[in-house]
Amino acid sequence: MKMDSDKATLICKALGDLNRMSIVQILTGGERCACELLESLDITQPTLSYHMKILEQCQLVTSRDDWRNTYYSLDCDTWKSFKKFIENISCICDSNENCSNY
Amino acid sequence: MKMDSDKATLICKALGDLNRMSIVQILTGGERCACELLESLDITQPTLSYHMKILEQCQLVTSRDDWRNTYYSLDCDTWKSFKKFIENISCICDSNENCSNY
DNA sequence: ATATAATATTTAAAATTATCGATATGATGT
DNA sequence: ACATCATATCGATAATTTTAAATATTATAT
Repeated sequence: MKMDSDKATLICKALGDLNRMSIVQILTGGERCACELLESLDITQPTLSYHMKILEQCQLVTSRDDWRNTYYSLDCDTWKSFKKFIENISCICDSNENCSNY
Repeated sequence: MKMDSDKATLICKALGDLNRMSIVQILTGGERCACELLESLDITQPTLSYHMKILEQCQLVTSRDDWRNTYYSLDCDTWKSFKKFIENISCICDSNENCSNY
């Protein structure tokens, strides 16, 4: 999984919405079906579907159809790469203990 | 510096634009004046000013007026908190070595 | 005081995004 | 085959975001 700046920007954009940020945080606890997410979120079913599509398109989330429901979960590989990308953006202070901007 | 979900979402939104992501990456190398950023970015001066305002509003960036120029730099405190926020969102696989989603 | 240089603000337009009602799709159960 | 349930797509609208030209502001130099 290569995480270039374009991809990281897309992921940030996906996370830059309160509903989608909430979804990601819920999925931290493991996979959830659309119906469960819907109950947590005060949005309609088409809106949830729209947000899930955005999360899937940037590969933050994967889905799995099981019996009656669609289950979503965080894509750990993408998430790990994204974390690393963010981790690698370092403020100048990180390597300067006398930095005033801290 | 408290980094709640709302604030982190704002920062993600700020980073969810290629121009602003580029600006943040440039500032990784230390402070830059608007004029320098402008040269790197293929946007007009008002557009740069607009983006800088967004970056300042979420406190990702601070500014300092020096002689003729305005110098921008990453706000290390905010950046550190944001990194920690992202770091703390963990995929289920992080604690499960047999996780299929990896 | 006036001119210049750097950055910010205003305004308006274009583009994109978020939302929801209605409808479609696809799977399951009868 | 038909009804039902869960999710996706369509179509329309409202809201937000991005952009740049024009103008304003603020500091410095003459």
